[in-house]
Amino acid sequence: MTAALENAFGALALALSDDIHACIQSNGLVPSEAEAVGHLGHAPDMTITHLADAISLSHAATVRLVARLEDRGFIERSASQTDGRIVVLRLSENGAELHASQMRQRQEKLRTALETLSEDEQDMLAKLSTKVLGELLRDENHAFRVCRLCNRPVCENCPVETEMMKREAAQNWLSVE
Amino acid sequence: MTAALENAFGALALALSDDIHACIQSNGLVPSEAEAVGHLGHAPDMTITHLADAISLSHAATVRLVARLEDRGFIERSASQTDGRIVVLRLSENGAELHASQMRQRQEKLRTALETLSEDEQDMLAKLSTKVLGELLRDENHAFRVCRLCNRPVCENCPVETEMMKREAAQNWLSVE
DNA sequence: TTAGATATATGCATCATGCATGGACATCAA
DNA sequence: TTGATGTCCATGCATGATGCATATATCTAA
Repeated sequence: MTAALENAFGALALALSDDIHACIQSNGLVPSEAEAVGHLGHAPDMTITHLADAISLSHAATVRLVARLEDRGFIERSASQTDGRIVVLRLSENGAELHASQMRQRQEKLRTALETLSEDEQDMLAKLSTKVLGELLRDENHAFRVCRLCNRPVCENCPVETEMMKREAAQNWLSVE
Repeated sequence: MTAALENAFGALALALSDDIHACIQSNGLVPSEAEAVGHLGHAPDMTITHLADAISLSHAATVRLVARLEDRGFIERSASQTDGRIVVLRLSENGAELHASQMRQRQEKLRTALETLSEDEQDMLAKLSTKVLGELLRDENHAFRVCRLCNRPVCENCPVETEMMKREAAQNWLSVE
């Protein structure tokens, strides 16, 4: 039983991930570019170093990636007011539109996949997903990356956020002792 | 509620897919190479054209990919007995070992993620996953690709197989009319 | 036998990437 | 203030996976 569940669940995750990645790349962006847009949509004013960390790319590669996205008019670079070394990144208007489109397509894909379930089944799946997801998170950076393609504005009671707050609270308790 | 489920489930799929891909690339293989090994582990005697189709790569790129894997001793190429144009691909002993290792790591990753659920919850998740997965399959080729990283020998009552058989049966009924 | 289809292979250009390095700026200590 | 060290961004260079166009070998059907 267990092995069969593992395979089925793994296959499902793979299938969904394939479809989602296909969505977000449907605008002529390579995966790393699409993910950068995802991150910048959620966390504007990132630096190149932070972005490099978030998308698991070398700094140099991220510099070029940013240059490409800037050339295509999706992001804007500006100098930091407080630190002359830092370049602040932000989605342009076109970039924000692209990001919204990415999230819309992803949401639609997921909706289609999940609408075969009844209301009760959806509730159950939400509960189970939340539980598994919570256990899967390694640290704050990982949590941030896992949410990189989410549609955050509509994510009520985000399980990732909840889990991280729970841990932070536990951490605070520990440090008080 | 629905939107939150969509996000949580999408994030979970992404997190698992990330981890699984990290597993299968932990042997110095690029993603396409790792997937080729996965396919050949399940379906020996594929041709280059079939493999190219399975991993969504151009024929030319697949020729080079196969050459790389052959150089590294993971696959063997042999001429077809019946068709002089065809190159038959098969995992070498080392390749089979690599494939087994990939599946082991993936299985372990999934097991860890799912062991936080109770027995009942696992049964429920298996049922829901199967239902969603069945709806997600587009055609036979897609089904084949979705299973590309599965540990097939231990996949009892494979939901993908079941779904495709169901469809084939339906197809036969139609053609009889 | 010949024309067209199919399967593999190769020359060439492109492009994302990593490594090594350089340059600008910040921070801290003397 | 100055100098040392660390941080952040940028760039030259090489690598490697990929696609397109094309060549070669083989099969199939007329």
